[in-house]
Amino acid sequence: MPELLSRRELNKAATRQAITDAALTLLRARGPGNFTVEDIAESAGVSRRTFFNYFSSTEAALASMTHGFLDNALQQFRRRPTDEPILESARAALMQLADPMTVAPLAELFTFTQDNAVLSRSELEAWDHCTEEIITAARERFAGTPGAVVDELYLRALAGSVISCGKAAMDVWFARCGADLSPASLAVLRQLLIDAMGHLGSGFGSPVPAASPSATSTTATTHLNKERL
Amino acid sequence: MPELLSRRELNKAATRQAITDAALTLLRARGPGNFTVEDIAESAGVSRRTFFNYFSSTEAALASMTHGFLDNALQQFRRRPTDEPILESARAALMQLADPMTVAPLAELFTFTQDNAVLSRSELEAWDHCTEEIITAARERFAGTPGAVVDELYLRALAGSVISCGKAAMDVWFARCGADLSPASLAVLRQLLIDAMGHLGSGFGSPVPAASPSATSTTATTHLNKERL
DNA sequence: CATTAAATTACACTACGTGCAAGTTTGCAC
DNA sequence: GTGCAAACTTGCACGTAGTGTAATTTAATG
Repeated sequence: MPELLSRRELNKAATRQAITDAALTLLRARGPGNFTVEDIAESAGVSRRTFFNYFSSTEAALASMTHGFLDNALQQFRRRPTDEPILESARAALMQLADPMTVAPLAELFTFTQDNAVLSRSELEAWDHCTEEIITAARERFAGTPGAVVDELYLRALAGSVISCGKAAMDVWFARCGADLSPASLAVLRQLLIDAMGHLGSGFGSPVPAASPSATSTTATTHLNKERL
Repeated sequence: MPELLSRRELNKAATRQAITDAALTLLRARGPGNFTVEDIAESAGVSRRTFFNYFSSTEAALASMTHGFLDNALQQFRRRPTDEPILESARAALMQLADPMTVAPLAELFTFTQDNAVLSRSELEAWDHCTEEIITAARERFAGTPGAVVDELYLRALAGSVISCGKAAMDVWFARCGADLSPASLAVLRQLLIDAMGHLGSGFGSPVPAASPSATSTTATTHLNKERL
């Protein structure tokens, strides 16, 4: 009975999971900054030292969720057809994120990140890490078409902007809907992502998104105009 | 003889300066991570405790330079005419950064930031902080025209993208020219900033920038195509 | 079962960041 | 100047973060 994962790997995965679970539980119970690495380790049933064998800090443990979230987006991007306009690929990839299972952990993290400097710092790092990976993915994509010379500036400016738009959409969404994961709320997020990418695709010509076939766009945007962030 | 700054404020400014100077000197001498807060304090002639009265960490002390750099850009943005297209204002503001005095400290920091996780982390924070301030500035700008409703998504997506483009230009510039501050090198940076904003303004339609009146654009971009970052 | 490699653990040590209670300097009024 | 109050600096102590190391436990292999 040759299992796919050895017992070693299973144990490691379990330990890792136990640590992140414990961290999240403590975050929920006591709020950010009100618990130590030792608390997490004890709660996870491992030693303090073992914690550091898995994560370099409390924030890193929590940010692993954001990484999972963003890795998902990256995966979506990579499996888009190569001949598709790159902005459309990005849009499609971001769209997959407006999924209950996917955003749930991130939405909860947002609740605590809002008023905590240390946490938002590692969130920033996660988004930046994702940007670098998108740059790599996009570079490979363009390199695929033979003879084409890849413009690093174009790549980096594009990837950074796409991520910024995704981030902007999530920020506005969270300010608007909080951690609400209802279908209606997710529809808002989806529309925000579409609108943000629309702005990007049209060169931010006007605050009012260009007339699109979908009537929902204008409506959703109008609602959000009243928002204070 | 009523001085503009009281002795107290002068002393504080001097202490602050002494600390950042000491930090930079040590960074140059020993490289990132190879000196402690105590080293900086001693070198600046203050106590360890006083250091923490000014900065919350070594990185914060070094990042104060980046903050100065970005605050400069923000100032430039704010003093642009209100009726100017916002992307043009952003372009003009970024352009001011390609100035020897202004980029010098940042360029040097880049040298160390490249291969150091802790440093780049606080750099990220500085850029993010600047993004938030641009959002505020842009919001006030739009709120100036009465009756206009401000679209938070547009604001945040735009500000984030502009900053990303500025960052992309600086990254490529540094990869291309290192810490070179010669007129030729700065001209490259200026052109990169223009090109990046050009990509943004045209919705990233094509890796090759739209035909522009300036012939330099295409040339500079072509050179950079060979770049590996 | 024995051997080997990997993972966990305890321990020690340096450095970080902060609260607190001194001491010192500056500003201001008299 | 003298005195006083507020601001700034300093030393000390304390808890926590993160890392090196060596010993111990656990899993895989033959």
